[in-house]
Amino acid sequence: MGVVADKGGATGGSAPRKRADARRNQEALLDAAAAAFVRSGVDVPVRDIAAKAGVGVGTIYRHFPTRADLIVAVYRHQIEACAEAGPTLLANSGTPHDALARWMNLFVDFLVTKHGLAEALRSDDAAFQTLHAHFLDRLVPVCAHLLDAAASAGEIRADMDAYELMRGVGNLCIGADTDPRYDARRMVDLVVTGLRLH
Amino acid sequence: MGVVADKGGATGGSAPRKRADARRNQEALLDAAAAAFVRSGVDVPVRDIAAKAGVGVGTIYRHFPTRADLIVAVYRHQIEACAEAGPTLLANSGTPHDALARWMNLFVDFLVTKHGLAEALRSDDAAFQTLHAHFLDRLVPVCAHLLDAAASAGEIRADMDAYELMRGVGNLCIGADTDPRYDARRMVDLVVTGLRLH
DNA sequence: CATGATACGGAACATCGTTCCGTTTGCAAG
DNA sequence: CTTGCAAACGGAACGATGTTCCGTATCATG
Repeated sequence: MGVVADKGGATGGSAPRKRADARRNQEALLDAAAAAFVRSGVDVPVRDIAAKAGVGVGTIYRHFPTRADLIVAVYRHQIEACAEAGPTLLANSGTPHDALARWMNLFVDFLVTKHGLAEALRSDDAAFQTLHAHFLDRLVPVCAHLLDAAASAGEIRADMDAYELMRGVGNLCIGADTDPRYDARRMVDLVVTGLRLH
Repeated sequence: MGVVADKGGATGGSAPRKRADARRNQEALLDAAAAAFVRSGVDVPVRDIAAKAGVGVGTIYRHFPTRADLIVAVYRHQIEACAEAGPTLLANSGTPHDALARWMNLFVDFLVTKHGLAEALRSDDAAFQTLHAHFLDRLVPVCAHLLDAAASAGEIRADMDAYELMRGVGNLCIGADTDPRYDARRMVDLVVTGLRLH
């Protein structure tokens, strides 16, 4: 017999289940934010999101204390997908270096299709520490794994730090969606090529 | 006999010489801005600069209609020095590729020692178009020259666009002064290495 | 249904860029 | 030196945006 309406949930009782209207508003906010991000980038004014979701600005801050929390919530699924693609590519590619190059392409595509996300990622604004941290926690280990595999295969130098590489690639993606003369993919390819041993 | 107080100057008479207080204030503003940029980065509030220079905010906007104009004025000398270093390095280095690598180091050092300058450079804010344009006008040709020399020597691939390279390197410098785990020079080296023919 | 906790909304505050205009000041002609 | 005026000044005022706060409305429970 399943517990039909357990107040605490199954994971330890520390979350006393929110009120129905609270969940509804959170849902509406995520939808509105996702739409607004596509339309106007992740820097879209808080008021716009609130209006689109039909709530007050206070409600946004209650559910998502910082803008970063909102961004993380909106893109969590896609970040997850990118992380999971790492091992898959490693198994299905000809060489580890090839897998690394493909995975970088995925990562770059994710970043450049979200206006301003790369900027926000590297902002030194304290409010974005959460966003930065989440990206790193989830993706740096995947990148490190790919680097290790390629290094073990003798394809690339062994002294490349995964964090530094991710950070650099993230930087290369900044503004890539607004300048037709600039292609972040080419620059990232250059970096990945530069890793090779000669 | 020299013209002691020529109103128009020697360059065609189009500049009717400013008033003394105007020149004094412009000087004070440049000094105050330079100091403020070092202390708080190029995003320092306009009011702070005005206060430090002992003038009103209106005076800043009269002398420098956009923030970019002020930044350009403050850093003009250093930009010029960087541009002139290109041919010098080419003449004094072992190989053109070596000259390119050294020049990139100069450029990176210039950018990372100015907090936030790299960000400002690539901002899509219309007010920074001037800054962007000045950098490009002055430095892209130098970079192109170095690339040509290295390509002609058969050291690097010939299809690298100077603008795209500068843009990418500029991006790599963003935030390099605030993160001890990230070294823009290493990433730029990787890019320059990636240019080599194998 | 009564009641207390929870969540809501938006006014209010703070910060910053930018504009505008009444006032001051340098400069040169008389 | 005096005077007139164009140039320059300063800072109040405005608009946009992030953030906080609290009186009010709503939900869930006994």
